[in-house]
Amino acid sequence: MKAKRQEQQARTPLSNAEIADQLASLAQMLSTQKENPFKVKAYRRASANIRTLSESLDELVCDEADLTQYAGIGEAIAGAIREIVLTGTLGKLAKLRTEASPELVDINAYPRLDPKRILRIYKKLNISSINSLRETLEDGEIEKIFGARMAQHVRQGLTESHAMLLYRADDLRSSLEKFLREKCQVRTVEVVGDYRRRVEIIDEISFLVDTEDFPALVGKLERFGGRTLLISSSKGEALFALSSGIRLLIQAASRRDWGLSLVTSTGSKAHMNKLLSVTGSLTSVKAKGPFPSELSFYRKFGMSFIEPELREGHHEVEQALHGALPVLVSVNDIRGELHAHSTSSDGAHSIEQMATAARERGYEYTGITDHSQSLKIAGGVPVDELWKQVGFIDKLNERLTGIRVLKSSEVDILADGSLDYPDDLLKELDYTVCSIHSRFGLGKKEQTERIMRAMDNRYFNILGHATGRLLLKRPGYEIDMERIIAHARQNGCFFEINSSPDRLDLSADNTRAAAAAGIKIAISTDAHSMPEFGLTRYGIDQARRAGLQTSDVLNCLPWRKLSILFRR
DNA sequence: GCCGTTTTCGGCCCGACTGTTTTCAGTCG
Repeated sequence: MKAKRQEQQARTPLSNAEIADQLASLAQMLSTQKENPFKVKAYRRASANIRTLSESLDELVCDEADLTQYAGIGEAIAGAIREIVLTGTLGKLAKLRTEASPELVDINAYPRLDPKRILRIYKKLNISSINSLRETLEDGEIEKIFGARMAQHVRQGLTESHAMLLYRADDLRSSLEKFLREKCQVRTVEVVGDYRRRVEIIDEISFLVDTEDFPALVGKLERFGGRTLLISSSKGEALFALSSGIRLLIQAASRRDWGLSLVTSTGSKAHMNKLLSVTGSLTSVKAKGPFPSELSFYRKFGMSFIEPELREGHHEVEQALHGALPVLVSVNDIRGELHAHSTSSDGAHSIEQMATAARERGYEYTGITDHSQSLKIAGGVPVDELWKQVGFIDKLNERLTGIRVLKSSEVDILADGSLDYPDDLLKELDYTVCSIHSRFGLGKKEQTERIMRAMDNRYFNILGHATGRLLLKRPGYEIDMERIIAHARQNGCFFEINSSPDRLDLSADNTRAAAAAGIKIAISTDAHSMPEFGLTRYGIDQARRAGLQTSDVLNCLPWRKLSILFRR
């Protein structure tokens, strides 16, 4: 072991990212063969898992540690990792590369690209290199010919830094904070930037630290996850490229001006411009210090405290000056759930189990919104079954105490704008969530009018995940949000913020627009199991970014009042 | 290739619909 240690010290240790890249490249190469797709998936999963480790795989290998302790790594992949660390290459990958076409080898430098799709583009556009691919992407040619989804795939595949969903950054934040506290001995650390504002996609995670020895801290961070690339550093600020693909910004701050530093490192650019136009330049602000807390800063300039989620440069600075900031909705204000699935369609738990879980969260009610008949893949509930479910829930409510189960459905909006159940059945439900799950490819005008027609049905209450987007995966279908908001307002329809962290749909901006039109919003989890009620936190984040107060939120109302709003 | 209250093999969700890149693979939850 000692020999290996010495050997390791003689060379530059591999970063977890470099190891993960090799595994991802192998997965990509295997995917072009007639290889078991689950094997491909296993390599991809292992690669992704490795990127989030704070320990150094290189060190672990040299210490002969058991790598199979980590999720997604078994004997075979542990062997591959050992080979990469000890020899610098992966034989299997090298062999596949020598056998592959030059185009494929070229593509293999970008393991996140799907070779099949890229080769299709090559053929159609008569190109054969990544450079040409990049050019056609930038020309907008790929989007024009293959659509927005393909363009997004190529763009993500060619980009070095992978953005990260907020909920995944939550885990990373904890492990980085732990590392900073325990390994770097910082006195204080606080997360700031986009993460603190709860932006749904994170490119850069940043922390404010109070430390005696900043250069030493930088040195230690360079060994986070084996080796972490230092992009730039200056006195009191360092920028790294993390293995997980996003950047890490560390800024040092003094106790004396900790509050001011929190303010400057949290606000968006637009927010800071507006703020400094009120306070004067940063230099002149500093002269008026000290500002040990954010509150001391806001007080000094006659402002009330601006919640981080609001610091986007809308109207929050003016509102803070006039004491007119909204009192933002919070998780504890939620009185019930309006979008949840059960085993009747594609959920993991029974109606009764979901009801119990809702009660344990302190809710007064939960809707059960299983999928409607057309959505076969998700076990859509046939008409006669939903009739039975209506009767079942009535009986269940007689039996249950402390929670009311609402009879509902996530009703598909069919291609022609009709709803997926007959009116005489919809009439029996307490309310409906109506969503699009098919024909995403319709044009903007058709899609908009499809939703508007659906809203003309008097049993339409809440529009589920309005745009159908999946963050970092799929752009939503195209709709004219302005027309839909106007139509919803006219017809007494509502929107939801779907809290599922890869949807967060409505976006904060659309939520803001809908609320400005006086439309109340449901903050819903779309839970498919009991623990998923906990996702409401992410919906609340977006609601707060949109400036929502409890009075803007449907499920902050008791059922008695809510039921009146649902009657049309 | 990984994993295990379905545990050492066999599953890893799945089934109908869509469409021109693709007549089968991609897509929807």
